[in-house]
Amino acid sequence: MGNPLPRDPIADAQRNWERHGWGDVAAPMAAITAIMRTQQILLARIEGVLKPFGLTFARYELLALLSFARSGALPMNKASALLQVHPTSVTNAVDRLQDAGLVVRSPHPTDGRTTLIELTAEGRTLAKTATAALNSEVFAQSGFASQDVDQLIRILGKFRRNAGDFAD
Amino acid sequence: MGNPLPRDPIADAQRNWERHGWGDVAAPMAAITAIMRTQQILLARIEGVLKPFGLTFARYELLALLSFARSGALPMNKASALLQVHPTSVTNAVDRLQDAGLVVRSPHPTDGRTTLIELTAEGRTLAKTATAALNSEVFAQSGFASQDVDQLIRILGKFRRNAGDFAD
DNA sequence: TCCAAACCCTTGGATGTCCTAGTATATTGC
DNA sequence: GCAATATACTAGGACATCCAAGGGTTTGGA
Repeated sequence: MGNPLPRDPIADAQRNWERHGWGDVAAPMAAITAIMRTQQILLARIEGVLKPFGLTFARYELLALLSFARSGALPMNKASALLQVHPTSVTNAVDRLQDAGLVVRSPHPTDGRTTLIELTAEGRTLAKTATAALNSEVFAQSGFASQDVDQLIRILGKFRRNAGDFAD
Repeated sequence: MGNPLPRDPIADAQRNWERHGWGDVAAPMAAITAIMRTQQILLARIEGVLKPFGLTFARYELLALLSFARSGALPMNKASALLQVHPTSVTNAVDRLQDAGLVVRSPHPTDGRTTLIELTAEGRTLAKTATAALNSEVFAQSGFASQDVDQLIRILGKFRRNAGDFAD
């Protein structure tokens, strides 16, 4: 997208907020904006690593989730809840994964409303390969110092709990 | 989208990573996944506040950026660089803001390639109103403790600099 | 028993993001 | 001065996300 800017645009925004008399919320504004931008950077890296496998992050997440399920299968509503995305997003991802032969839909044995997503052998293999790639090319070189990783997990975990993500 | 889960799905993922022998990257994986999820939560809150104004976050960001420009106008490529999004995303946002009468496109006085985006009076007013709403309904109740805000700004600022966002 | 309410998934529509390619204008180098 | 290169914006396409609405299945209370 571009070359480095001469100055941090988020720090500039924070100064603008202060200059306009919103100093009391300038710091949270900057923190939140930084989270948005960081997510964008990380997502781009992840998608770059997954692209050669024909995967996107959304599809990878579903594949990985299934690979950790004991039976290699999950109801769609369960996947939606665990991935914390809208059910239609799961429908979309499953459509594409199914077209790629990585998962199949099968009816739930006892509940006619429910559809199970099942990993195929190829799907399981690709999940393994893609995870290895992400581990070595993204997570192992995250760009966060070890103690910062701990801070992030602590701070964001607290935030997510307060936001109602989980009871725990 | 749903009720709280009984347990933190990201903590579960971290345990899964460790169980599979990827303990060395389990923590960064969890931190990165937490950032993705936090962004999703924050974006939903922000969009909820902006919706009554007929704005999305992308459009708001552009409007706010223009409102801080001395002249209330910026070249599109400048906006793209400062917002750190693809030029086509700016084109898209400007199209919609222009349809809403909040900005107008005008030719650059000396460079025929360049288009200036200019805030209208309505656009300037709406930027003010929307910012006030975000300040009071999102940033003032961010859900982050004050010292955590500082940590986030520090950690994510370092990350963004290393990622090449800015030189500074 | 039976019908209304709850639940599950999908379709269709709106937005946003990026990429690739194409058109127009500037700048550079010979 | 002119051709080659670089820059700016836009059009079209692929994906993802959400919301609203619709059709099928289950559940639960009268």
